[in-house]
Amino acid sequence: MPIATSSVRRAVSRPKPSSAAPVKPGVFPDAKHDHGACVKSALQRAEDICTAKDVRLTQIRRQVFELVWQSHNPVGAYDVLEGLRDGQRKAQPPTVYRALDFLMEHGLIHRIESLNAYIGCAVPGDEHAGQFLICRDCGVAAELLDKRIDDAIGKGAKAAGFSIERPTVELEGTCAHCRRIKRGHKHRD
Amino acid sequence: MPIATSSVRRAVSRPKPSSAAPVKPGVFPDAKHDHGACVKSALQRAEDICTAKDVRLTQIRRQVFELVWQSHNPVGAYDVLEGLRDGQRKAQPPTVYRALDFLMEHGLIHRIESLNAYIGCAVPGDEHAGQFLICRDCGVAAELLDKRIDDAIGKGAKAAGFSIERPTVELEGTCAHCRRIKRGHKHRD
DNA sequence: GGACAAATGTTATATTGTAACGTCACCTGA
DNA sequence: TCAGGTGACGTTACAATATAACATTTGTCC
Ligand SMILES: [Zn+2]
Ligand SMILES: [Zn+2]
Ligand SMILES: [Zn+2]
Ligand SMILES: [Zn+2]
Repeated sequence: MPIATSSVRRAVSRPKPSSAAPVKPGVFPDAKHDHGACVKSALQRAEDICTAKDVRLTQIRRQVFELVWQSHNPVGAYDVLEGLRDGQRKAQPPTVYRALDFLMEHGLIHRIESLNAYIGCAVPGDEHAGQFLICRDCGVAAELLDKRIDDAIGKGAKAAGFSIERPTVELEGTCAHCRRIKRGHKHRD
Repeated sequence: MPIATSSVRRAVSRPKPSSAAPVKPGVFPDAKHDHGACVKSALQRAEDICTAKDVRLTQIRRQVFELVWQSHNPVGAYDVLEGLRDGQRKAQPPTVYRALDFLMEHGLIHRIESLNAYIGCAVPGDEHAGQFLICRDCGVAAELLDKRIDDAIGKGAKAAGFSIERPTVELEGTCAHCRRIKRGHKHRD
């Protein structure tokens, strides 16, 4: 069999060196974006960050990281556990929770409190607590870094004499894509 | 035998202003405020609202409501369950969760996602999702209704084409009172 | 290699939340 | 008056999420 895959142009070659930023904050990922590129880029950044901080992205931690990044939907700890078990290991809950704790501690993933679930950080390496837009139809979550929101929250807290240390902003609703679909069903496009 | 035992239903009257408002949104309750007044006023408003909406604030629901209002700290469902059991009953989890669901559905309490806990609403009777300031030292939570925050969040979501249906804003940190105490310990007042 | 700490394994259990079905009281309409 | 429906609650069992405690392995430094 010829190696040539006829109509595929350059598709077999590497999808551009990691510099491409496939996931941007504040943007809902397109339904058919190159998610492999998301994962690859996220992994590269995670490795860089761990190297810079001189902490170890071990095999398990990397696997958990990849499982969290398996989609743009927040994923539960026990789903991650399932994923780990699909491999050779027979992991237990503490294994997963320890890896998740490590990844959160170093800003590589976030926890979505309203879902008891975890999602890859779109902007790792910088101390922040994003705001999350979570679509109740497709389940996708997009991370915002909106200065206006941070400012407004900061002012509100200050007025009450309150000092914020860990903000949680999770906005459940519907993304533009899912609303288009629903409208389509109602009046035929 | 009387057929109608003074039905609670069908009593459509307007929610009375019920005056005294011991808990205000945006304010951390003082350490030694008259909390009995908080509870009394909250209960009165709850009753007015249920009457106006023609739904029943049954014995159990009222008890759960009072247990949630036992302090200004969010309280877990199983703590409420304990409280119910201290009485005569031997309640089970579904009893508590049903009551909590009812109270949330009618805007009388809120759920704090980041704590898996529940707290009385400071401004019931009007559709809203407050913002919560939660002190990690004393555990007290204060509800804000900050229009600037709502606006900023609305704009951020709109820019992403996202339609918010259920916002969650929970700000963990330290209240002014607890910070004063801590400063006092450091440099002797 | 020996000492030490970090990472992981392992077992058991805690905490939070639901499904499913039964009972009972009350209302409604024939 | 009573059949049938509905809403609230009781009861049992279980699902889903998370952690405590201790044993063992792995990596690192000297
Ligand atoms: Zn992607
Ligand atoms: Zn982030
Ligand atoms: Zn009070
Ligand atoms: Zn409220």
